[in-house]
Amino acid sequence: MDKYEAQQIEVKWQQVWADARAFEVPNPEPGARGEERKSYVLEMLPYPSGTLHMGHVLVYTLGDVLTHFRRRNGFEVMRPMGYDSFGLPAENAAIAEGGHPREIVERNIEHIRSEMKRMGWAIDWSREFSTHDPEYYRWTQWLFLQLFEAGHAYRKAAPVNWCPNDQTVLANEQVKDGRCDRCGAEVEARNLEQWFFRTTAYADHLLDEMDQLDWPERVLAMQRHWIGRSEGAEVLFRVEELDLDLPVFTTRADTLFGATYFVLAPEHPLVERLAADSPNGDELREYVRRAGAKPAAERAAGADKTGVSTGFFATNPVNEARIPIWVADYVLMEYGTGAIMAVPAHDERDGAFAERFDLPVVTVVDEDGQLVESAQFSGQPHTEGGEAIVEWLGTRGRGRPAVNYRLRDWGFSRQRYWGCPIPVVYCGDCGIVAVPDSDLPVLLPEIEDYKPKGVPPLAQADEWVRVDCPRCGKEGRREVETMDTFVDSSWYFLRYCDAHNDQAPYDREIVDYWMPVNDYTGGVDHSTVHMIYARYFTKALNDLGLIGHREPFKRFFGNGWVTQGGSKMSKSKGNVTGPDALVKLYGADATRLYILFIGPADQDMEWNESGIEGTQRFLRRLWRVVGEVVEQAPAGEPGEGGIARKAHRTIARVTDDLGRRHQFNTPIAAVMELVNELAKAPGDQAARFAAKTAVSLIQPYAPHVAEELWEQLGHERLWEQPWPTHDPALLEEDTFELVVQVNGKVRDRFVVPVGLSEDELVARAKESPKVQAQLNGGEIRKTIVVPRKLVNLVLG
RNA sequence: GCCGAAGUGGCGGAACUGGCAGACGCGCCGGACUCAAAAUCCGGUGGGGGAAACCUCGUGUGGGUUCGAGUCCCACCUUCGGCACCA
Repeated sequence: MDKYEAQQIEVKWQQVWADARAFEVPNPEPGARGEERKSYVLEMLPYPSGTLHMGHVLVYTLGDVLTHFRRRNGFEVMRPMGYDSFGLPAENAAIAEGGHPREIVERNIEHIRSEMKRMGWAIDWSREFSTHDPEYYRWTQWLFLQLFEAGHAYRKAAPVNWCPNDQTVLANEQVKDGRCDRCGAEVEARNLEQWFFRTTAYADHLLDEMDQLDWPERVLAMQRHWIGRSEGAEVLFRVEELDLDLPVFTTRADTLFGATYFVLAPEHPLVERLAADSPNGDELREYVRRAGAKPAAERAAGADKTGVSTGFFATNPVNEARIPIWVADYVLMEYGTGAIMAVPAHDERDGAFAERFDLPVVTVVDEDGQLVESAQFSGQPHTEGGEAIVEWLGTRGRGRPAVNYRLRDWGFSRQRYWGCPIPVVYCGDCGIVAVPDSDLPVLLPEIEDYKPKGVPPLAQADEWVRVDCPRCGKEGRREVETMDTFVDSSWYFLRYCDAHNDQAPYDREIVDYWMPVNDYTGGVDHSTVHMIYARYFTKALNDLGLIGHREPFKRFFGNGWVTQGGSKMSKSKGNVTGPDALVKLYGADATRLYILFIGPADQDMEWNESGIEGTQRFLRRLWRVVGEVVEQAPAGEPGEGGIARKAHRTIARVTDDLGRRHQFNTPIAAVMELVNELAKAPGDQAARFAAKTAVSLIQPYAPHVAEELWEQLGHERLWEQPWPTHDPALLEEDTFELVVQVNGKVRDRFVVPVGLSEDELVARAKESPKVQAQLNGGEIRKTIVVPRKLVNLVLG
C-alpha cells in the first residue's frame, strides 16, 4: 500500500464529489412534508473581506461534521453557502486602494470559494449567491417594500456620529476616543432623518417565543437582556407654565413621594423650548451642545454628575409638590421617555446628583421596607404601596402600569454607497412613494467617488436620483441612502431554499418545507444583533403571511473565537492565520481534525500550530493500520472479541457526543483510542470491523482520507453510507474492575465477574490484602456498594 | 456595577447523573531502526518520599454537605465575554 499523500487524495475525492454532485439536494415535489426527513444545516455566511482565517475553518468544519452526521443518519440535508458582500469594509477598501467595491468583493469571493472547495466542505454549491447580486438584492428591496407598505418601516430623526471634517456619518467602530479614526477631527452628534423598522413592536414576541428555541442558555440570556423588558409605571408630571404633561417611566412608583427634582435628557425635544424661555438659556444650550459631543464612553463612565437647572418646575402628581426641572446627561434619551423623576434617597445616581447640586433628599421607605412620609400610603409595605399609588394615580388619570424595553427600533439606513438601495421615491406632492415591483431592482448606480461629501455618495448620481414619481408622474428624487447589511442577512436563509427564483424571493411552499434552520452555527458575537434582527424579520414576514414559521433558527451552536495573541483573528488586527499554508503542509483533513481537536468548539481557543502534527500523525497511523488490517486480518464475522467490543463502545460514544452532547473534540479522541488498540492487533478476528468503524466514524472530520481507506477496505461511497450503529449487548462486559475504598480512599482494584451480589462484593473486598492492611482489625461501621463500580468500607 | 462563561500536569484539554482525577494529543525523557539524521515504531512522563512494594499531597482560595466532591451548597479571588448613569 502506498504512502499517505494528503494532497493527492484530497484533490481526487473533491473531484469525485463534484462530478457526482454529491452534496446537492433537490427541492421537494409540491406537497411534500419535510418535518421528518429534512435537515437544514447552516453556518453564518462569511463577509468576503479577504481570505479565510482559522475562525472560518472552525465554523465551516463544525457545520460540515453536522452535515455528514445528519446525512448519514438518514436526513435529507440542505447545506448552502453564500457571501454577505455589501458593507463598509469593501467600501473603505475601495476608497483606500482604488477600484470598485464590487471588484474587490468579487475577487475575494473567488478566492474564498476556492479555499472552501479545497477544504472539502460538503456544500450544495447550486444554491450559492452573494447579497450584492442584483438577483438577490432585488428581493431584499421587494421584502422591504412589503414591510414598508404594512407600516413596519418608518422615518424619524435620530442622532448619528458626524465627522465635521470629512462631512460624513461614521460607524461606531470608526470613532476612536471621540475622534474620527480617519482624520482625527472631534466627532459631533447630528440629528438625521433615518429609516427604522419597528422591532420594538415585537419585543414581547421576541421574548415569549424564545421557549421554542434549543439554544445555549448563555445566548438566550444575552437576548433577554438585550430586549430588557422591565415592568413599572408611566406617571405624568404637569408643567404648568408650558401647559403640558411630561411622562416618565419608573420601576419605583413606591418612591414617588420622595421625588424632589426632575431631569430631562439633553437630547429631549422639549429642552429647546425650555431654553428659549429660561433665564440661563445660554448655559443650557452650551451644556446640550457639549453633552452631545461627549463620546458615549466618557458619558457613560462619568461618575461626576453634571447638569443645568432650567428654571422650570414640574408638579409631582402624588403630592402636588413643585419640583425643579434639570437637564443632565446621566439621563438617556434612548431609554424610557428621556425624562425621569429623581428620588435621591432611593436611587444612587439621583443621590450623587442631589449631593453635587445640593437638592433636597426625602426618605420615603424605611429600613423595614415600609412607606413613610407618603400621605395615606404611609405604613404599607413598599411593594404593595407602590401598586396602590399607581392605582390611585390611575383613577385621577395621572398614571398607569407600563412596561418598558431596552430594545430600540432598528435604524437600518446608511449614508453609504456599497449597500442595497432603498426603493422609494420622494415626491413633493405624494411624499414617500414605493417603487413599483415592475421597476425592481433599483440598481446601484455607478459613481466616481465613494467618499461622502456632506451628502450620501449616491446623491452624486444625479441622473439616477432624478426620477418621475411612480404615483403622480411629477419629478421626484430617489432615496440616496442604502440598507444596513443586517437587512441582507435577515432573510438570506430563506433565499437559499429557492436561490434562483426570478419571479419571487422564494416559493412559499419550498421555504415552508426547509425552514426553520435545524442547526445554525456561528460566532457568539452575533448572538444579539444579527440573531435578534433575523428573528424579528421572520416574525414580521410570518405576520404578513409570507412564510409559515415564526422562528428562523431552531437550534443554535455558538462557536468560540479563534484568537491569536489574545485577540480575535481579524484582517484589521493583522493577526490572521489562514488555512492555505496548513493545507499545503498537512492537508485539509489534518487541518479540519486539528481545529476541532484543540478544545471545546463553543469556547474561545488560542491558535497554536504546534499540535497539528499530532493529527497528521494520527491520520498516517490510521493509514498504516488499515493497510496492515487489509493484509493480515482474517475474513469472516467479527465475533465478540475485545476489539469488536471496543469498536461498539466507540460508535456509542461518538454518536452520543455528536448527536446529544454537541461535543466535537472528544469523538476524535475516542477514534484515536480505537486506532491505538487496533494497531496492537491488526490480525484480530474483528480487526476488519474495527478498521471499518474507525474510518466510518472519522469521515465527518476527515472525509477524504476516510473515503480512500473505505475503498481500500473494499467498499464504496462512504459519504452516503448509513451511520454505524452499536450493538448494546456488546457494550455489556462479563467482568468489571471493582474499586475498593476504605474511608473513601482507593486502596485496591481488581477484576470481578459481573453479577455478584452486594454481599459477595463486600466479601471479596475484605479479602484483599491491601484492604486488610488498612482495616488493621478495626470495626467496619458502614459499607457502601455501588453496583458495577465500587465498595467503600467505612471504619468506626 | 449587573448578567453570563471559565479556572484541572510543562501546554491544549478529558472526566456526561457526586464514585479510579489527568482520557486523547502536544512537548519532554529513554530505547529500537540508521554510518548519521529526519520520519516511523516501542516504553515512560502531576508533585513529594522510597531501592522497591507502596505511602502521601494534589482540580483558583476558604468554609460546608456527604461514606465519598474537579463535580453539589455558601463566601471570596482571578480571567474572559456581554451590557451599562436602564430610571
